[in-house]
Amino acid sequence: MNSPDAFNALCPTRQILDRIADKWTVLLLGLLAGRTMRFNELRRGVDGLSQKVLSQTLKSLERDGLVTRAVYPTVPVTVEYAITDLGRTLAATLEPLRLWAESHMNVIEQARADFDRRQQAAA
Amino acid sequence: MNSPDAFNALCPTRQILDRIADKWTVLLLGLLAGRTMRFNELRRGVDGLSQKVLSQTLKSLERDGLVTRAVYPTVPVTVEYAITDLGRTLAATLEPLRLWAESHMNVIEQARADFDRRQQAAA
DNA sequence: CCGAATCCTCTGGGATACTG
DNA sequence: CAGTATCCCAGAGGATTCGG
Repeated sequence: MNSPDAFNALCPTRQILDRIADKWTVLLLGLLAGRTMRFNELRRGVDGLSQKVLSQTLKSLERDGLVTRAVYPTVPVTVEYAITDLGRTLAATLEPLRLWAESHMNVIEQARADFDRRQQAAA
Repeated sequence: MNSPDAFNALCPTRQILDRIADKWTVLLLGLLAGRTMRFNELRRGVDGLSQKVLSQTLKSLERDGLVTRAVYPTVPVTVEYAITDLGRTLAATLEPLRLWAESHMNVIEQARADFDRRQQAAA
């Protein structure tokens, strides 16, 4: 068996990287790392995430063994999503990413402003 | 000033997260963290990355202050991309993500097979 | 060699409506 | 409440061509 290599387009790792390097995955696993949550709870927790995409993303996460889906036959039905042990290891890897974005927001915006000004000056 | 919050769609952090949580960013910064590289060198280094998308991604990375672009007036022209100090901090954050994908490839594929088999059984 | 520009395709994802 | 189904469109991105 050849070693996993994300730089190779044909390696399954590439596909996995594409899935997990996704803003919705980062945010959803960030929430679920805290506690088990219901569908609409997650929807409200992640602003701008449509119901369709939430549904798709959760199904992918469940398929990959990162979250579990539990249905309780109440009326109306209750569905709870919980993070798995595997998902928790990924969440731990993704959290620094969100924190980096939040802590470097100002630096990035400054860099963008500088870049745009230089472009403007060149034109 | 209100605190950065990636869960809020209107926060600039959201946009930044969207840009950095990207497979091409992960792979390109992973390469550039090792050494300065030229355009076609990067193109060859990341399999499946088209010239157009590479060009776009590099421009974004440069605008965000994560890489620098140096042009040398040789014939033909030489263009070198180097990671910045800021980019290096991000690369350090992204590397675990690529490693996670590579080291959990088998577990994920197993989970997917199990899931698909359960779906099949239910149908 | 390093791109910019053009064209064209395809699909991610929004809006809406309907079920169990 | 928690989805699935349908329609629809903007925009991502591949292929190709051209320029510095």
